Amino acid sequence: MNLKELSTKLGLSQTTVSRALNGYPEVSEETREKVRRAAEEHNYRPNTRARSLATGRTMAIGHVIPVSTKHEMVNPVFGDFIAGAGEVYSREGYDMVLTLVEDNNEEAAYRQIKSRGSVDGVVVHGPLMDEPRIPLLKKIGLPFVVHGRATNAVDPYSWVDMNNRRAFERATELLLDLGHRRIALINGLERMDFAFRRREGYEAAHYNRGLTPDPILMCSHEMTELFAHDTTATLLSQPNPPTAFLVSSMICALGVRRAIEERGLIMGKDVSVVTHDDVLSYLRNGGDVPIFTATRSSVREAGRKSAEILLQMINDPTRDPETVLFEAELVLGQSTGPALVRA
Amino acid sequence: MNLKELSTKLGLSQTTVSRALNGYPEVSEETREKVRRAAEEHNYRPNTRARSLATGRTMAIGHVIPVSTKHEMVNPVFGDFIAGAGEVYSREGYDMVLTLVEDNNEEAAYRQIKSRGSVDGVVVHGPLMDEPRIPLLKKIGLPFVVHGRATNAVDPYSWVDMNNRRAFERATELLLDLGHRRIALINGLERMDFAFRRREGYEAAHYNRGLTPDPILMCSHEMTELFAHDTTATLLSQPNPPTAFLVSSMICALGVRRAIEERGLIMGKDVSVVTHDDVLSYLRNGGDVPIFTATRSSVREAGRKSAEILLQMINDPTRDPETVLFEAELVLGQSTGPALVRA
DNA sequence: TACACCAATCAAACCGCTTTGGATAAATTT
DNA sequence: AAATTTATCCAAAGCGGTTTGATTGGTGTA
Repeated sequence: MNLKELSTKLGLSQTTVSRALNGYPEVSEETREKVRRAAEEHNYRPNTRARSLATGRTMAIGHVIPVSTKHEMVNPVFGDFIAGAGEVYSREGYDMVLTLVEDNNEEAAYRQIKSRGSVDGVVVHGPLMDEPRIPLLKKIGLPFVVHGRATNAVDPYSWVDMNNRRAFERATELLLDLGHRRIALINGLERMDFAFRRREGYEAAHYNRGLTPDPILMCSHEMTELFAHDTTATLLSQPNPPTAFLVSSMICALGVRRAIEERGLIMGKDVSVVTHDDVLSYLRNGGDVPIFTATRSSVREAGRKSAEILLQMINDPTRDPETVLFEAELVLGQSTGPALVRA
Repeated sequence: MNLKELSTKLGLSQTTVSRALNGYPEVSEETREKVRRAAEEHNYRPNTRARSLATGRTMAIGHVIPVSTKHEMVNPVFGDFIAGAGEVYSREGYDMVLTLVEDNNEEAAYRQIKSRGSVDGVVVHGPLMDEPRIPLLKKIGLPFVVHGRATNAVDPYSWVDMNNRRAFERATELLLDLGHRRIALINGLERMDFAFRRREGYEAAHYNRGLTPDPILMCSHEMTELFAHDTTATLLSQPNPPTAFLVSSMICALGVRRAIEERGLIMGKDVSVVTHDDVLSYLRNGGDVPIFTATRSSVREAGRKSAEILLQMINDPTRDPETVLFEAELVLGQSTGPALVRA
């Protein structure tokens, strides 16, 4: 059933039917009600493509997922972020279009998105420190909001991020307060902006107390359980092993714990662990009592917020860029305790 | 830059330019090359919406993600499945449209997808045993492929699934061979088809040996680390505890292991664990030596296959429904060992 | 030389919707 | 009574492509 059919069936013009359904005032309430009922009855929905061609608005938001050609990992955080954003989109009648882009031809991909005109705006995932996509999107004039930030970006742009630096500074301070002096950092890839900021926080906490972290203890990689496990195992077998671990994700924390327990050590007693917790739906950090002491910030909430900001920008292009910085909670769990005095 | 502009710039008609770019034979190679170069130079891309309006093909595939209103879990498997499907889509020039649908108004959602005409087909996720979406999609004539199956479906339809029953039957046989007689089943929600089949396999292995599984040991829930942990802890503290666990996901297996170790037991020695492993990119089952003995089947591969089948169906609607059944590998890891003789 | 045929190109219709710019009849002013 | 205004409704022009059905000039054939 399309507009034409519906309107002939009603004995009205397409114009009137269209206006009736879209709430324009120049149609009588009586006709509007009649039209509405007929539309309902025949299950009429305007064709998205035709409408967007006519209006110039696509009512769709693009999410561009960087897929590394080398390590083909999908960020586990992604599902929850999408779920948060999706809540907002479906409430506002937007579709969500996913595009997987290999990291070697991002520029072409974004240009294509713009010129094919299939979305009104995009959410940028996984920003690097030097993020070429930001000036690019600015240049080609596609509204966007970044989940995260790009440290070296110059012009203002919209973003939604967590205060990574502060979170990891606080976490490190906690461990230092507990007497730990050799704290390992199990971090993500440092070209990722968030990982860089986390290291900054970790280092700052040390420097603030006149301490210098041991570079040996700072590890950086794709955040898999396996990497975390293997790295932890290696570090623990060294002559002067760390007494605490600061970890960038729950998945990694599981790997750290596994390595700790394999060595017959007890987490929270022999070795302390603090992790960041994105509050993923399938990986809750324990029940009432958290398993891991953690810096906590919901990525789903970040998804919601990003979507809201982007839609606002699309509805009012004159708006200035908006930014949202979430502060992470620091929750105490069972994985931390005072540093043992070495025998 | 649109077709009109490009064609006037070239001094050709829109027809010729369009045909040149789309590889139609009735245009000279010379002109075609000229057009191609101009298009390249001006970074021309046909507008998706206009094209799809004209052709009737949208070049987009919908993925409808069921979001439970009660428990708002996002299936962690989803990211990898999407990544697999996305590979195929981007190779074939398709977009991927995500729609989150609350489980209470699915029918309306699918009807809307059809009548809005924004996708050429859909992938159905998370089929239940009685899956109303299958007859619905058939009725409204939207091509689809199901990731998984629906036991009670009557008409043929396309699906890509893993042999859940066989996998869990084999896993159970392995544990029985090792002498285990009290095997706990940590399963997903049993209205989900895959969970039902897995239980069937588990039970069949018992029955085939004249054994009857203890209903107390069969647990079913959303597959979170926490549920698995708590359930395992409870089971282990009972008078006649299980000596082995058959688990439906890696995430759950991590919870099971945690509970085992909290009790001071050693996995693979005191208690055996077999899990299903979806080969998620961020949660590999160990390196060369698997941590968990596992039934293994890549969900990313399932994503690829589903996408391929769906595109075939779209390209040739007369095709009969196609089905793909992956057999899971059974890999031996460190989490299984012979049942200890009870003192 | 006349005819058919082919290769290359184009004008115009169409996809399904929105929106501009009337048209008409009734209601209100002057 | 004529002139405006108002309330409804409509025809037609896009939006940016694809596709149908000519049109043209050049070749080959009888």
